[in-house]
Amino acid sequence: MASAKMGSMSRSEPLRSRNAEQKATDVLPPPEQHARQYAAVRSAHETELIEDYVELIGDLLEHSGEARATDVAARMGVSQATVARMVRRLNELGYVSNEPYRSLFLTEEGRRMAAWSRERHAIVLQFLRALGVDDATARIDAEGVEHHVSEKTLELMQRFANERDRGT
Amino acid sequence: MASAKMGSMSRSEPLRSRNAEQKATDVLPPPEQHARQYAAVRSAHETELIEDYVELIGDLLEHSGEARATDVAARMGVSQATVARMVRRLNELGYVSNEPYRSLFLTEEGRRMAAWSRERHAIVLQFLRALGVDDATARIDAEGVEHHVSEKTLELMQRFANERDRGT
DNA sequence: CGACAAACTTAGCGAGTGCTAAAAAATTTT
DNA sequence: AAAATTTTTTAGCACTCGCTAAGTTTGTCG
Ligand SMILES: [Mn+2]
Ligand SMILES: [Mn+2]
Ligand SMILES: [Mn+2]
Ligand SMILES: [Mn+2]
Repeated sequence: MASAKMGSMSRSEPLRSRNAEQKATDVLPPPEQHARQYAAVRSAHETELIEDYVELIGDLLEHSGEARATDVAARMGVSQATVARMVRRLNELGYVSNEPYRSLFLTEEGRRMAAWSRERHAIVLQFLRALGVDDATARIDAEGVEHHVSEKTLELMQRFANERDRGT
Repeated sequence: MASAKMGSMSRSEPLRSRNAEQKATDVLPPPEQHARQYAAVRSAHETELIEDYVELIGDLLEHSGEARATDVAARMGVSQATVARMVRRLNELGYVSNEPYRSLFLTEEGRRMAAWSRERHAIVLQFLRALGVDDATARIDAEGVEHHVSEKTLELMQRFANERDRGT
């Protein structure tokens, strides 16, 4: 194979066939495409924290039957004040339903987001472990990586993890 | 192989050997460890933008010989005012050296960061392509993922990409 | 019941990152 | 060299997400 779509090279191939380093940054993408890359990252960062809060609240509800702000704060590693403000925002966004001074619940929409985040998180984690990463490191990396992985990539990660688990 | 370092399991293995779903979230990590995961993500986010700016400036210097604020703005997809403020900050942090109204240069420290970021970025990108992700998607995912990948994971990604490139 | 502790809320500060609008400097064109 | 254009900087606004400090509410326990 050695070269998917030729056309730009009429005859004198540089001989060092292609990969062998390839630099990946031998040439910069056109400015607009480049900008779209960064825009995607900025966009992911807008929802990242929200997803983690919703996912965590869902996990707490599921595992301990109740999601209290203190526990969220402890697990997020932030102050209760920070959690309080975030909870208000999640409520306004329609993910959390709660009464003052009472513990937290997810709306239908919140439950949907929690389920999806949890699934995505699990796939990334299993993938990293299948790759050979130790558990503690995999958990840390997964927490950050999960928000930046497209569905296409996720699909491939899942396939890889599954194949690695049985024989192939 | 099936189990690298045993020792924690003296005899009564849970029989449903292990993987087979495993849920990954069957049980939550202890609060302090959980908090450390999120802390790592927050920490990564602090340097993320800085790394991308420095990497981009380095790339521009290398590819077009000059790094102008306009080009940085165009490629980042951000206003020139945003770039100007960020450049001042990068200067204060010791990554960029520049004169008013002149184009941008990297300090020794900045060059180190650019080189390392570029390398890490390239490995993640090559890895995603090796996994089977199409180029455009791989570029987008890599831009976000690169900042959340530990050295251990990076090492494994590189190995995977290399193996996939030749035979195995 | 009353007191004390724990949990939650609110107010206000600081840093970071986006924006627009307007001014200043540099560059290019005429 | 003057004018026009482009580039850079500055000022000021908005929003997010940390924090501490101070107040409210709730829950527990003697
Ligand atoms: Mn998560
Ligand atoms: Mn991120
Ligand atoms: Mn990068
Ligand atoms: Mn990046």
